[in-house]
Amino acid sequence: MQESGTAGRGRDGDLPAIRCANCLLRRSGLFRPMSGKELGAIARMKQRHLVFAPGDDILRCGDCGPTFYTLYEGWAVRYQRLRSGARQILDVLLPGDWFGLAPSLLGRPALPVQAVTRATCCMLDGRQLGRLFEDHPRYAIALLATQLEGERSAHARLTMLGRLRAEERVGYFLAGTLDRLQRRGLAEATGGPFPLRRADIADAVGLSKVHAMRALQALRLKGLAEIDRRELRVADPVRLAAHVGYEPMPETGRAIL
Amino acid sequence: MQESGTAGRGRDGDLPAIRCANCLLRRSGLFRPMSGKELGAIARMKQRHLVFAPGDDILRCGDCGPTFYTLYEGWAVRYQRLRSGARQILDVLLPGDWFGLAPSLLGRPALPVQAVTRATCCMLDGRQLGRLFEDHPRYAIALLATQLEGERSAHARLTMLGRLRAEERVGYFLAGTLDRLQRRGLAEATGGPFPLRRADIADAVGLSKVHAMRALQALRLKGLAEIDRRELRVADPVRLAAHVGYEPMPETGRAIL
DNA sequence: CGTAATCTTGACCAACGTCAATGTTCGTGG
DNA sequence: CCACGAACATTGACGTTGGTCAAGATTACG
Repeated sequence: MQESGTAGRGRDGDLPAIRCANCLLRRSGLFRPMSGKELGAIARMKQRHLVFAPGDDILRCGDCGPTFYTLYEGWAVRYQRLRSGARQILDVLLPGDWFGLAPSLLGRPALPVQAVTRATCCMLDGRQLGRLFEDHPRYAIALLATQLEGERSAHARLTMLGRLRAEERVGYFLAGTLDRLQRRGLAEATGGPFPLRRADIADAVGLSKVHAMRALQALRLKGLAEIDRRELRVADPVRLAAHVGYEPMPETGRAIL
Repeated sequence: MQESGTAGRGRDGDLPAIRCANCLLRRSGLFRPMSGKELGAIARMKQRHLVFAPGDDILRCGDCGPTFYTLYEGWAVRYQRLRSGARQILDVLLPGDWFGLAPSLLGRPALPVQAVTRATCCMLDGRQLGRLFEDHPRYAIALLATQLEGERSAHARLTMLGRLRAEERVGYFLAGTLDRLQRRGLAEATGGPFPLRRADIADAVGLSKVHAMRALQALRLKGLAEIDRRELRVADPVRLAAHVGYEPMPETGRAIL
């Protein structure tokens, strides 16, 4: 298998087995419905289906090819690394999230993305985006709306980092992530799989690992949230939300790519 | 002058004097060029031109009318307030920035926006957005690209809040803001007008007012940056950028609305 | 079963927030 | 033009939060 330049790490998955026509994400009903024509256009953009092991780079810092991605299975994180070596996790990507559009649309390097669990994703041809939007303006609007929703939640995280203390930050992050998991059918209201490490949590909420631990323990002692062996448990989500000031954002059917 | 519900605070400006056709922003050449037809469509969307005094709410928390705005003159801040009363400034809005799209596109309340200086802005009819994008898909793509750029800089601010210390945060914020001012022809490389108060800076970088002051003083003592009577001066922007780890993002012609 | 990664905890130190007092700027009315 | 008051800026002292270092326990994995 020959890699073409910067993009395309990850082994090829069983492409024939995962066609857009029977994409489980699309058929789940959790995302914006797609017309037949739209589906056809997307199917023509799909180039490969890639498989990544935990810890693999899905997108490397500076990757700038004319492709972008949709996460199909597994968890990933988008992050940024500083000169000092410190890392800030910008968001947790779940199945259905797309990323790496900046190179295609802006000719600008994308931020790195790393697989947390085993993950697979669709690799799509960014050069066809212009055509897609011209043929399906509704799709463009839906993507813009989804992107706007993304901005809103980035703003919520900004507020969390700027104005909450350690315990609230961690609780907020857990509550928000659990909410997203639940909405995508990946968790119950009171808990679900949680493959992030302590260091990942710390890098997401802007704390040192040790202090994030202390916050986590405080939440555990209060019976608000607990992570044990890659499982998150939140006995009373409402109480947790109240404790840390989390309020769920109504989410419309995300546009999927 | 009768206000219609939630939107439309601010007095009406001289509407006849500021038509889209001779909009100074558009004609400055600093933004994405617009075709005649696009311009016509925008002109038809423009409902009013509003004037705000310093401190006025341009958009109130929860406003949800089918209108959105383009800042035409002056500075504004978009922010979020917590239960505790604390405020986080999410971004500084400069002439040419648009905001308040969420209600129109998502039917979701927008985040509040407040004028910092005297400010004027265009009030546009969000119900015509669908039509605009269908007639001008290129425009939709450009907006999506601009929005993507906005996400990128939100991510940069996220990293700043999560992983930099006080002095770096303030320096980063000043460097980034000066850069934006300069790109819009509102400042020189070594300084320009800076109407934000100390408390605003603190709320933007996630520090207490007192501690933000200390950071500011540290920068001043090192000869890196100084704010005096609403004027920012940065003797050596390159040195400041190096000191705080700021790197300017290449910006393509922003789409304007 | 052994090794490496991760988790957990304690002790200590630096960064940041709070309180409070004083100086300065800015707008207003005389 | 000056006087006045209110908002804003500045600084010091001190308490709290969070970071760093380091050691030991637990888990994951070959």
